[in-house]
Amino acid sequence: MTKQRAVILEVLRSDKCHHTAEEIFLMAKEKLPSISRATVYNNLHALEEEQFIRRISGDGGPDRYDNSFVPHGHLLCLSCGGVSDISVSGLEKLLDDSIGCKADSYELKVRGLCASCRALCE
Amino acid sequence: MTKQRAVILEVLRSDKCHHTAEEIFLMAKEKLPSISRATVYNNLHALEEEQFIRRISGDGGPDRYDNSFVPHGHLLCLSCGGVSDISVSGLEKLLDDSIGCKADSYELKVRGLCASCRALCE
DNA sequence: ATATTTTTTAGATTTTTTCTAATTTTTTTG
DNA sequence: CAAAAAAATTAGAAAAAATCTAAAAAATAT
Repeated sequence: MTKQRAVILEVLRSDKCHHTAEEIFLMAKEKLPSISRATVYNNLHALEEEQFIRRISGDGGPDRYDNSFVPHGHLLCLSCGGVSDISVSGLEKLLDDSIGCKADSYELKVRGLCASCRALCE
Repeated sequence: MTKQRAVILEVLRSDKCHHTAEEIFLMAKEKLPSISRATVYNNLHALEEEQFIRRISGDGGPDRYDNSFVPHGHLLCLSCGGVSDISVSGLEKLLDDSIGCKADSYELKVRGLCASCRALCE
C-alpha cells in the first residue's frame, strides 16, 4: 500500500459524493502535493478492477467514482440535478432471469425525482 | 430535414449495432463526403434530446448510440465483449416503486454472458 | 543490504468532444 | 418568386478527459 493509494482511498471515503478523477486528484493533492494525475487514474482503475469502487459514466461529463462496491443504482434528479443512490429490491433476481444466468454486475441510472425534490412537490 | 440528418438517420437504421459517433461519421461520409464531424455530433445530440435515439456510455470507449427509443437494457458480454439489447420485464414497475414515483427513463448495463456465448458453454 | 519488482512522476500524446465563425441551406415573409 | 431571417453545416481550432512514456523513487523479495 503506497502513500498515494492510501490518500486516494481516504479521499474516496471522505464523503458519499460521486467524484470525478480530476476532483479526486485535486483533493488528494491537498494532502500529498506531489501526487500526479496518472497515479490517480492508475489507482482508480486498479481499485475498480479489484472491485473496491465502481465507475459511473454517462451523465454527460467525465466519469465519476462511487466508493461503494455494494450493487445499487443511481437516481439522476430531473429537478435538482443531483445524483443519489437507490436500491432496487428484487433487481438482481430480475436481471439473472432476463439474461438466463447469473449477472456479474450492473450499472443502473434512473432519471426521476429524488426524495427531497419529491417532498417539495407534496 | 436536412440531407445530413437524413443520412445520419439512414446510417443509424442500417443495422442494429451500437455505433460510436466516429463510426457514424465515417459511414455517413461514404454517402455524403462533405459531411462534417460537428454535424454528426450536433445531430446525434439533437436526436437524443428529441428521444429518437439513446446514448450508451461507459464501456470504456467513446459513447455509442442506440437507434431505438424503446426502453431496454444492454448486456455487456464478459466473454466476447459484445453489446446486446436485453429487455427486463417488470423493471419499470420496480423502478417506480423504488423511487416512489414514475421514473422518467433509465439506463441499464448488465455484465454477464450474452446468449451466444452462453450457448457455447453448454 | 542488494536486487527485483512495482509504483510514481511530469509532461507529452492521444482520443473524444465541443466550440467558433464563416458559409450554405432552409424556411419564412412579402 | 425574391428578399430577409433563421437554422444548419463546414473545417479546423480548441478544450476536455484519459492514456502513455521513460526515468526516478519506493516497496518488496532475496
